[in-house]
Amino acid sequence: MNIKEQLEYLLRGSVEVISEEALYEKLEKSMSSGKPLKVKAGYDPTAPDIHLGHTLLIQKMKHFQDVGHEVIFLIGDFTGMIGDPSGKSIARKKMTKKDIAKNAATYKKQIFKILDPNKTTIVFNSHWMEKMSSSDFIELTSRYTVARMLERDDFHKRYKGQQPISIHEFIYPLIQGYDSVVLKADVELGGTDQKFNLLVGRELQKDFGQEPQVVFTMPLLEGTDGVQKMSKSLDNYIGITESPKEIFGKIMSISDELMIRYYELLSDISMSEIKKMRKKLKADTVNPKKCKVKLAKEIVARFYSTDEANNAEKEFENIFKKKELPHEMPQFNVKWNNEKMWVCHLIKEIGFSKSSSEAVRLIRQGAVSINGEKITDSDLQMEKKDTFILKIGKKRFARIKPK
RNA sequence: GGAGAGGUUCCCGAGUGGCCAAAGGGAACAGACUGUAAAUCUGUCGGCUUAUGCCUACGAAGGUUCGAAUCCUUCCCUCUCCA
Repeated sequence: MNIKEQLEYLLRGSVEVISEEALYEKLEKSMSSGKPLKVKAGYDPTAPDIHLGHTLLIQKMKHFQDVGHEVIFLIGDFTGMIGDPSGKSIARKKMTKKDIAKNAATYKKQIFKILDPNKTTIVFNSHWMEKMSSSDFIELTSRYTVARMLERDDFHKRYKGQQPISIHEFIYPLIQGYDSVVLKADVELGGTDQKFNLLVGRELQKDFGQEPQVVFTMPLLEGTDGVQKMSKSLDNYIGITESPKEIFGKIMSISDELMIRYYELLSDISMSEIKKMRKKLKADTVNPKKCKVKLAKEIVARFYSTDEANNAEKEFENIFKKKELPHEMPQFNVKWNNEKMWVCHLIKEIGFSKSSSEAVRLIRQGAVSINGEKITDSDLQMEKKDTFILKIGKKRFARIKPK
C-alpha cells in the first residue's frame, strides 16, 4: 500500500483524527525511515472482560499493525487507582501486583484474538509513575491549568450542574498525557469520550519538546440497551469470551434500529451494502430477523468459527421458535432437606431468583414450568423424585437432580 | 469563617406529619402478540411459606408525636454565593 492507501485504510470508521495531515506526515516519515510508528491505547486494569465496544478500538489497532506499525497496549494500573472521571468515581483501592498480573494475562489472552503479538508491546504506567517523586509530580501538575481542565465536557457539565469534582480527577488526564510523553507516542487511539485526555497528551508532549501525537478517535458503541455506551458496569455488554450461544442471543435481542448501528460499526460488510439493506428494511422487503441473524453469525464467527456460528443459530431457532430444550443446560444437585421442598425455595436455591418472593411472582406470572408443564400453584411442595427440568421464562433452563 | 440549597428504593427523579414499601421515567424480569430474546401492549419490580401480619428501607445517630422520608437537635457528605 502506498501512503495514501494506508491513510484511507486507517481512517475507515474513525470519528476524528487530529490531524490527518500530521498522520500523513508521520506515515511518510515512518516509511522512509523504516521505523514503525508507536500507536498507543490505554486500558483500565480492572475490566479485563473485553466486549464488542472495546473491539472497535482493538480492531483499529490491528489495522495499524497491518500497515507495519507498533501497538503499545497500555494498562493503566496507576491511573486505575483514580478511575476515569465519570461523576461517580472515587479513588479506588490500589490493586495488588498479583491482581494486575492476572488481569494482564487475561487481557493478553483476549486481545491476541485480534492483535498480532509480535507487533504489540504491553506496558503498565505504574512502571514510571510509581517512581515519580512528589516534587516531580507537582512539577507535572503545573503544566496544565484548571480553566483548561474545566474545558473537558464531562467536567464542564458537572461543574455547571453543581456536581462534585474531586481534585484527583484532574490528575487522570494529566497522567494519561504524561504516559504519551514517556512512551513518545506517535498516535493515540481512544473512544470519542477520550478526546480531551488525548489532547492533553499532545499539549504535554509539546511542552516536553516532543512532536505531538496524532489524536485518533473511534465511535463509542452503544450497549445492548441502545442508549448508553457499552460497559460491563451497566450490564449492557457483549463480551468476546462469552459463549457463541450467548453472543448470538444477545445480538438477537438488540432492537432493529440498533442492529443497523452495529452493522455500521462492527461488521466487515461494505457501507454501500448496508445502505441497500437499510432501504430494503424500510420498504419491508426483507425480514429484519434475517439481517440480525446474519450479523450475529458474523460476530460469532469472528471470535469462534463459522461452524460455531451455525450451531448457535440452530440452537437459537430450536429454543425460541420451536420452543425446544437447549442441548446443554446447567445441572444442579439439590439437597432435599425434608421429604418435600417448596418450589420457590428451589428456584431461589439455584439462583434463578433472588428471593422466594420473586419466585412466587414468577409462578403467578406463569413463567415457571417443570418437565414442560406449567406450574400455577406457588405453594407447591415438591416431593423428592428423579431428575427433572425446570424452566423459567424463555431463557432459563436447569436440570435438577435431587439428592 | 458567613449565608443558602441538597443527600429518596438498581439509576434518574417526585414526595414536606397518617391514604408511603414511597408518584413518574429508565433499566430489568414475566405474559400476550410476532419476524426474534425487535417493536407494541399488559403485568411485576424490598424481604419473610404467604400474612387486612411481621421485619428492613428515604445520608447517620438521637428526639418530638398515637403516628416521621416528611418536624426538631447533633453529626457526616455534596453544591452555590460571599470572605
